[in-house]
Formats: sequence, structure tokens, C-alpha cells
Amino acid sequence: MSELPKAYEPAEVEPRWYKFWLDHDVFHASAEAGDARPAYSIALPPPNVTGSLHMGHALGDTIEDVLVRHKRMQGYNVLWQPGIDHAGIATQLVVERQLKREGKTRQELGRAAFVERVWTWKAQSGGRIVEQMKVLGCSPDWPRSKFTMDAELVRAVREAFVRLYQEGLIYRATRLINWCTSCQTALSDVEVENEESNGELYEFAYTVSGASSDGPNELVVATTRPETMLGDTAVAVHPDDPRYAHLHGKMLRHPFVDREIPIITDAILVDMSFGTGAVKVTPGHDFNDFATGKRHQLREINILNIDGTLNAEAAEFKGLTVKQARGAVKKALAERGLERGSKPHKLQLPRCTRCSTVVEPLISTQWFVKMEPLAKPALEAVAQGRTQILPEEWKKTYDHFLNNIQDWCISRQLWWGHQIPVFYCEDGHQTVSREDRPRACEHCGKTELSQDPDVLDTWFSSGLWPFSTLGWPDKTPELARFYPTSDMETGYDILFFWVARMMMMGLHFMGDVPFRRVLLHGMVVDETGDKMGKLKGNTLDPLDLVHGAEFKAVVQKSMPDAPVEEALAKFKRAYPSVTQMGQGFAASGADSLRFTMCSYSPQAKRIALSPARVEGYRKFCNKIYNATRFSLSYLAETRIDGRPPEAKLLFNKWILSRLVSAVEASTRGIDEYRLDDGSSALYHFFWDEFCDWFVEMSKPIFANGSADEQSETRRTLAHVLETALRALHPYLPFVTEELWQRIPRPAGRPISIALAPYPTRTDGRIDADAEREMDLLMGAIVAARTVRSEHDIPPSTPVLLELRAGSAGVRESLLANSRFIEFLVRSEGAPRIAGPGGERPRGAVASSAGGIEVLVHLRGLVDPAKEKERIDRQLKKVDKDIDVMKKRLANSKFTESAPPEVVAEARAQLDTLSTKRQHLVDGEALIAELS
RNA sequence: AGGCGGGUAGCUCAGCGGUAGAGCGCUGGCCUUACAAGCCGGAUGUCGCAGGUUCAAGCCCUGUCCCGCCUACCA
Repeated sequence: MSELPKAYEPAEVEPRWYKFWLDHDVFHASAEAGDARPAYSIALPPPNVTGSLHMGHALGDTIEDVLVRHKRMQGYNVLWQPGIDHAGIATQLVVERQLKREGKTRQELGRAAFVERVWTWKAQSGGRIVEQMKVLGCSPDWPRSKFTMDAELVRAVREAFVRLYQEGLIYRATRLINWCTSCQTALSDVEVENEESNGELYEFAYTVSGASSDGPNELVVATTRPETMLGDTAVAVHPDDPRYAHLHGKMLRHPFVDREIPIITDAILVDMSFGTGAVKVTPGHDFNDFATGKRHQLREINILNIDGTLNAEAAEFKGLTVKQARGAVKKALAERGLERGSKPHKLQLPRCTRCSTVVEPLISTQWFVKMEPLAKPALEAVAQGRTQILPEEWKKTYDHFLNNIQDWCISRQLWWGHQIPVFYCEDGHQTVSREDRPRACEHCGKTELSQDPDVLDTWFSSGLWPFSTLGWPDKTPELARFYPTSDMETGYDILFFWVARMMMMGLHFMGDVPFRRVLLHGMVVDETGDKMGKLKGNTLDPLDLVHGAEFKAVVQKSMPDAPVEEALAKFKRAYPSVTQMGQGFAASGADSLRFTMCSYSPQAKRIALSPARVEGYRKFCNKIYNATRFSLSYLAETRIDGRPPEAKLLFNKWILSRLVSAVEASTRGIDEYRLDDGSSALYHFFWDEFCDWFVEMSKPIFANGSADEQSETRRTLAHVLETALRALHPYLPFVTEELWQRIPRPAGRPISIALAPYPTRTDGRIDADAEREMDLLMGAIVAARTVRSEHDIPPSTPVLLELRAGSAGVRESLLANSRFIEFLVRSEGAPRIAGPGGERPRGAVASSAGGIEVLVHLRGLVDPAKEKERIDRQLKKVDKDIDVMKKRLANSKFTESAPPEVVAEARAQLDTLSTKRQHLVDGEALIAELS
């Protein structure tokens, strides 16, 4: 073991073990009939085929891997179902960009050749994220990986479509939809992101037609989008608005197109107090106006082409872009004297989630899914607790969305995706088909059929993911065993996009919920709480933290177009902690990053990723490594049997007892989706208890203990270490495997720690007495050390130590453990143990802990001034505490109505404080002695 | 506009009815033969503001001010 380097090197270790796990099929899920293990399954949220691992993935993948590894170790038959999403728009855009570089367009290529080209791209450069997940240590059953465009999933998608169509839940309709003029496709409501921006509220006048003897001959409207007036088919006023009562039923003259438009009254659309109280109505390009148009049978005029330029309806403005048209219309209005001013106005700009282009509402014929009948069961399932959402606060958001859901526009004007399985004959009859090509129109028998050119929204196939990946619509063993899946873990941002739709689809097609629990995590943001984004230059590549990277390289990736210095400055502003990190990130390894991800509370909506934290957990990995290295030097011949060894020595009994708390806290944390609690419990157990106390106390035993004591301690050390590594494995798979393979293990352990049993309470032994006794011992030691430290006595200068206790039991315990005290305090010989009272030796500083008086003979080393300062400071504090406690106890209501243990605790504390105070007062006498 | 979440140590956050916690940072002392990526100590908070409930309140209630996020048709 001495050949092991002094520092842990994840870069060397991690790839080695990942290969080992793959070689030994450690992640394999079984669907065989004979396998009686209970099932546990998670469907991996399939990353986009264009995707590359970002912090959000790292977070989700880590959480899922911890859940999965934990259950696997607990003996479940675990399926973590991997896969990749074809990501319609995203992928098509990537390949189109590639074509553009070659000077080609997809239209030139033609549909079939283009789709072929996408497949080629996918084969060459798609799914690189899989390799990145492997770096992280993720343990899905890779051979089961699915792609949403695989033949079997195409079959599932068609099956779902056909059934919904036949049930009347999918229909085709012409209505106002969201249109991205850049992607040139329809979008669903959830694919539109509203962004607040500064605009203006612009006012202009329509002239009233005909005679106008009884009032002003114009009507002034306010709008944020003047150019849409080209599609206006009415102006609405409130029926009760006295200002415009005389205009009811009159017509207005459109200044640019040959059209007269009516003045209508509408109490729903119009808010009298806003703007001018008169609203221009553009049913073809505004959702409110569309609804108003339906109420008043108004014409819906589409003034836009699919690329966002104005069409012939726009008369003289034809061919302009929306933005150009806005300027031109305003100018033209001004020229005609119709402009009536403007003021700044905040508005919500709808943008395409894929390309950020401003989305235009326009009239179009699309396919829709009727949502209400599907939403109801999904609401009920959560209300009844058949699916649990964690953190629970998201339940409300889920309910709100499903209670207000609109029909889902599922057709996309793209080429890459699942083409809609509907065929039209020349008469326009619809024939829906599970086959690639039906023989004849099912209405008229005509055989000349053409397929609908549109493809389905990517999320349509994603919605089927929990069962399509398991072989649906066939009745497969996988489906029988793993559906409903156990947990669905994902970011809250796709609660609507994905989770809600899986719930609806799963309930509809499978008759049962797709998962028992939904676990939502927050969004990873930079250290200052800002969203990560290319523009901000604050994106962090998880793999840079794993492998290490120079900051210069990091910022060149996150802001490729900015000068390095500028990018670096932005980067450091986003991550203040890196300013202390020199020139770059150290290679922290996947384990450190994983542990960091686990340490954030799941209820946080924003997870401010701190590189310093990753660094901290890198040190933790190193700590585990070195503790093991130390242990190995004593454990070569040690055998353990997996049961907690019998122990007589206090510190051995104590660590076995503490082990139970740690292990149970970890399991509870994982089970309750509180990985922060679970990981933190193990962190503190391993570092603060196992290393700082147990391992330290083992040293005097290994140096001078009896053969029995050494043997007991060896077995305890080996057992606790083996158990602790197993407990840590889900969080830190690599370092635990590396070390576990080198330490003594009980007979019968499997080939990998990943398959070894997760520790339970029976791996330790609760011993409340030992914990109490140890607490006293540690308290006394800390008190003595504090005295030393406060007087700047270096460890190389031994001090005489005297401990006094009233209880015979405590004295006995101190005596039994005096060699540990001697070692840990560096006292000169064993401490003297005595009863209470008696003279305080000259030159001794007194302290106390848990009722034990701690006297440290400094023999002239004490600095009177320093000591006086310390005493004054502590007296002040103690007096304050005593005051609080006395007041509390003086209150009869407290002593009568508070639980007895609380009162007793308060009394005990007051006692302790009083003794402490007495020692401080004594200390003042000491100063007098010394001065 | 509504809904949700948050305002706790310099920073990032945990705690949610019994004398305020962690990590990082700061600070004093140590190269004590597992680890200086370490060890032993220390300091630091009117727990957003104002009321209320309670013997007891970051923790419960009411109001209020900020800050995020989501939903929504104020043209």
C-alpha cells in the first residue's frame, strides 16, 4: 500500500472503474421471469441528440444515479432506462446550418435527402452526451438505450396518434396559432416564452365615415403594434362608455386599405380606463382579438407570409418585414395627420424557445390534441396521491396548469420528426393509418393518397417515453415489470412540457400513472444567481470541473466572440470564488462534482453553482483516500465477517453507534429526496467523527495497546471503513470502488461495490451510553485544547493536565481513557483524575465541560494580559446566557407548562453555566498570582 | 394582474416552536510519521420591517417592503 501516492488522482482512477462496470454488466436490469427481486425504475429524461452535457444534466443525472445506485445496492432489480430524443426543431436547425455552410438549403436537397442527411449527422456526431454521462459515472442499462425515432418508437407514436384520432381527441382545425417566422413552423403554447421588454403605446385616429355633425369625427385607438392595423376589422369600445356612445354602430374608414370597419361594443375586450378606451381589433394576429372576432363574426385577415413579411393584404406595405412595416405605418399615419402621440409602455414579447425570434400569432390549419379529457385523470392521479410530486409546492403549479390547459397544437412544419400518419385523397378525406401507406381512402376508396407533410411536436413522442421505451404497444416483460416506473426526476422547467404530458398519456394508454413519484430539481445558475447563458459568458462546462481547465480556455468556450480579457472579467464576476483559484480549475473528478450536486437542497429553485464547493469536495475525496491509506497500513492481515465486531473500548463502541446514525440519515435522505441531508450526514460522519476522533484515537492503541485491544480496533476500523465506503458509494462511485477493492472485505461480497448491500442499522450497533460517555470525554479534551490554543502553547510543549469530576462513574471513564486524553491533548504523562473541589494548583488555568473541571498547568507560560482579556470576553457571554436562563426558570408558566425534559435541560444548562462562570472568576485569581 | 418561492454570519445556503447552523471566506497556533488538498483552536448574526398568538417564535398568524420565478388577453 505504501506504493499508493499521497494524493488522490481521480483522472487516473475514474475511467478505469467505469470500464470495469461496463465489462461486468453491473448496470444490467433483468426482465427474466425467474428474477424475484422487487423492481425499481427511472426513465432518463432523454437528452437531445444535439445535446452536450451542461450543468442541468449534471445535476439531474447525478441525482438519478444516486437514487439508482442506492436501490441497486438495496437489492432491487433496477432499470435506469436511457435514451436520446430526436429533438425536431433543434436538430433540423443544426443540420440546416451545416447545409448553409455548404451553400445549400434543405429545400434544394428535398425532403427525403434532407432526412437522410440528418440520420447521417446523427450517426456521426449525435449523442455525444452519452459519453459525457459515462464520465460522470452514470449507471443506466446502456444496451437498452432507445432513440425516439427508432422503428419501435415510431410504431408507438403512430399507435398513440391513431387511437387518439379515432377517439376524437386529435383533430385538425384552422385557428390562431403561434408561428415562428424563423423556424417557419407552428409552436405550442409552452414553446413560447414571454419576455418583458420596453415598447410604446401608440395612439392614432380612425376617421368616422359619413356625416359627423353630432361630435368629433374620429376615434383614437391605442396599440403596441401599429402595423397590425392593416389587418383590423373592427374597433371596439365599451358598451357603457359615455365618451363613445354616439359612435355605436358607426363605421370607420381604413386609411390604407379599401375597407370600412365597424365600431363594435365589447365589454370583455375593452377596459375603459386603459389607453383611449377604444381598441383596434385584429382577429388574424392577436389572441384576444381572435376571440372578439368570433363573438362578433368579424373577418379574420392574415396580413403575414410565413416568413414574417407582409402579404398582399397589406397593400402598399407588402413585402416589408413586421419591424419595417411598423415604422412605415407610423410614418404614413403621421403624414395623413392621424398620429395622436405615444408613450413608453412595458409589454410581454412572445419569443420562440428554440431561436428567440418574436413569435407571430397567425391563422393556420394545424393538428390539435383535445386536452381537457386527458387532463382530468392526470389531476386526479396526483390529487389521490397515486403520483407524488416532490418538493410538494409544485403540486399547485401542476394543478393550475392542467386546470387551465388549452388544446395542444402538435403539428410542426418540419421535416425531421414523426410524420403525421394521416393521408388525404383528392377529395380531401382523411385516412389515419398505422401503416407506412394505406392502400385506399377509407371514405371513398380512392387510391391516390398523399400523406400530411407535417411532423409531430417532439414532445408528443416524449410523452410516451415511460412506456414506449419498454416496448408498448406490445405486452412485453419489461412493461409488466417496470411500468409504472418508480421515480421521474427532472428539472421543474419541463413540468408542463413533459411531466404533465407523460401523466396524461400514461394514464390514457396504460391505464395507470407513468411514475409513482415526480422529483423536481432547480435550475443551475452562476454564483451570483444569474441564469447561465452564452451572452452572459457565465456558462460552466461540468467536464471542465471534472478534468480541470485553464480559465482562459473556459471563457473562450463560454464567450467565443469576446476578447479573452473581457470574457475573463465577466466570468470572474459571475463566479467570485474562482478569483482565489489561480489560473484554472483543478481536475476535481466526477465524484467531487457529483457530491456538490447532491449537497444542494432540492427545494431551491435556483442552484448557485460554486466552483469553490466542488473544490471542497475534492478535498473530501482526498480525505477518504488518505484515511483508507492510513487504515491499510494496519489492516493487511485483518479479516472481517460483515457483522459489527464486539467492542470493549469506548471509542470502538462509539464509532459503531455513530455509524448507525450516519447510515440511517443517508438512506432517509435518499428515500425522501433530500440528498443534501444524506450526503451531509455521511460527510460529517466520515470527516468529523471517523477521521478526527476515531482514527486519531486508534493511534495510541496501535502504538501501545494490548494484543486484544489492537485486534478489536483493527476489526472495528476495517468494518467501519468497509461500511462507510458502501454508504458513500451512490454519491461517490469512483473513489469508493477504488478503495473498497483494496481493503479487507467480508467473504461473499460481490465483484463490485456497486452490487454490494447498502448498509443498514445492523451494520452498526446503537450504544447510547457509549455516545454519552464519549461526549463527555470529547468535551474535556476540547476544553483542554482550547486552553492550550488560547495561550499559544504549541503541541511540542506538553502541559500538565488535571481533570476533576464529581461522579465516580465519570472519573472511572476518564481514567480508563486517560491514554487517549494524553495523546489528543499532548499532556505530559497521563492526566491526573480527581474528585471535585480542593485547591486550584498555582499557575493552572481552569475550564470546564459537561461538569468536568479541566485544569491545565501552564507553569508560567500564560500571558496574564491575554488571559484577562479572554476571561472578560467569556464572562460577558456567560453572564448574558445565565441571565436568559434564570429569567426563563423564574417564570412559573414555563416551569409548569413546558415539557419536563425541556425544563430539566434548562436547569442543567444553568448549572453548567454557573460552574463555568465560577472557573472564570477563579481564573481572575490566577492572573493575580501570576502578575 | 394572479400564483409560487425567497429575504438567516462577508458569500452561497440549511434550519421551520425550545439558549442561532454548515461550506467557503476571515483569524491565531501547528510540517503532531494518513492527508498542509492537512491538524488543533477562534471570531462573526437586532434570522427584511411592524404587529399578533404562545411560558417560549427565523420557525405559527396578520400586515408591509424588497428580490426572483411562473402563469395571464390590459390593447
